[in-house]
Amino acid sequence: MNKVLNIEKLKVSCKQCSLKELCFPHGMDGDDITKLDNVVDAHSVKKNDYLYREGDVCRALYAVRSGCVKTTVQNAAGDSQIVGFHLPGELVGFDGFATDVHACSAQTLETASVCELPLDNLENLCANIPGLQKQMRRIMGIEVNNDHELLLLLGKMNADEKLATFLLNVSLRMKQRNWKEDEFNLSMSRQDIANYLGLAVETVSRLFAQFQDNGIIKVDKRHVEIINMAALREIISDCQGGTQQRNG
Amino acid sequence: MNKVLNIEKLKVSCKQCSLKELCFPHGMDGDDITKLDNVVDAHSVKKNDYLYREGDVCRALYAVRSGCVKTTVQNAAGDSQIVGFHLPGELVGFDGFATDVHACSAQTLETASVCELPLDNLENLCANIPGLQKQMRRIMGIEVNNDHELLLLLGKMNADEKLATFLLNVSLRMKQRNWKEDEFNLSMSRQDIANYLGLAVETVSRLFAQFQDNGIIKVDKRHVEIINMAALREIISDCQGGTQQRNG
DNA sequence: TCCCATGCTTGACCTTTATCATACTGCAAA
DNA sequence: TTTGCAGTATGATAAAGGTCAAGCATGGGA
Repeated sequence: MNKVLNIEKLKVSCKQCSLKELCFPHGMDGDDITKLDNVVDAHSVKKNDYLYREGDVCRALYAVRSGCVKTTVQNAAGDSQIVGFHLPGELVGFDGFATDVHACSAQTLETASVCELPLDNLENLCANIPGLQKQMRRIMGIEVNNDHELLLLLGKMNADEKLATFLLNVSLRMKQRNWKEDEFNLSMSRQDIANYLGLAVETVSRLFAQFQDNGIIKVDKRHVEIINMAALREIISDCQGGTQQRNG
Repeated sequence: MNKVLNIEKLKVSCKQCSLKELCFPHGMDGDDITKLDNVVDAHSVKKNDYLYREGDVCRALYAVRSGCVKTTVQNAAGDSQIVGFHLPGELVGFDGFATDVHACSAQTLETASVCELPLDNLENLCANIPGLQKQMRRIMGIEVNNDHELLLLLGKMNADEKLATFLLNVSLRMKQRNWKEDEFNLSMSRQDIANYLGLAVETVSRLFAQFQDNGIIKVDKRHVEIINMAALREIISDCQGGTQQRNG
């Protein structure tokens, strides 16, 4: 439906990018970053456009510079599951590494700026920059661990624990970016949140209302203010008053 | 509780290992495999012993040679979720790449033989064997994609779809190993299956009974025979008679 | 400016699956 | 052999959350 990455290009320098520590954390000196600069291409991507779709040949990784990107898997029956919301500084595209064909689709939630890292260049770079290879492994390791956290959420948590976990996760990532950790605008719809958490939209809507009634958050559409961070944490760590879960 | 990897060692040769195509598929010639041989150490691991635990420093990858290994994540509340069952030829341990500390625990379901690939050796090897690095990325990509499939299962499928998917997945992996695809012994308990699929044990038990009643499988404790493979596939691809899912 | 589509909310109801209870099986230790 | 225990099975009940229905905002386009 939407075109893929054919909007205006804007050349960007990794060296002065405030997100470089998030893309390739504490791994590279100034010289190395210059090398990286040479292979990186930044694009602006319109809202709801795709970086790539399931089935596309995997030619590049994508670093989100601004905006938010969701990645989605689909099955034969037509169900689809959001497997990640990617904020500035995060890399997207590892789902293409297994077969050189993307197993996910990546779509922007709002107009975004995305750095494209062509894989063939990246491969050369890895050979020339000692440590970059290890960084890549580290970043893929983070991806694996994130997925595992989401598995735990989907498999073992009930609705309010899911939403509390989600809000705390967003809050943490805001903090990592030196934005407000207790007040932010969600870039995803209720529908997207519901899909991501394995819930119905209505349930998500009700939970937002409930959290607000309990004085834990203040919410107005996509604007969220966390009033009582501790209460959110308590929802998650609440072991049903000390009772063990059966399905654990 | 159980000791870690201190049983008898048995030196093994990758060259003559029937699983080498599964560990590092179509990537290496005879010479390369000799190099790999030199860094691989095979151990026998008793049933229920751990290869590593959450929090352990990540020093190695582990290739399952025989038996079955489950990997598990845990949260603060004490819930734990099985994120993978690993059959012979599969690599375990990528969960330690992000922080050099394992984020999962890996435990055998039965007495197993496991090849240990120390990471420092592997790193050298990657520098010396062109293509091995790419193989590593490919294998991590497979891990990511597997996790995504499980996310889809946990997020969007109902109980019978989950079990059908599970059985077909096991069947496929049996076939890949040139074992019978329609008759096998599960190495995991009902409890483990339930945990993995995000269900209660009772539900799993009931579904096995139901599938048997419908003539789809024959099951006796952990021995499973698939009678009607097509019916299993139908359970999954069944879009509720063409109706769209709401929570999709 | 109005209109329509999309997203969000809220209420009523119902289905799915978890939970609880109980019993059976088979292996392993005493 | 007996005993105990972990794993499995199955029925009854309940709760969580999905589904259906209806209404209210909101914002972009005519």
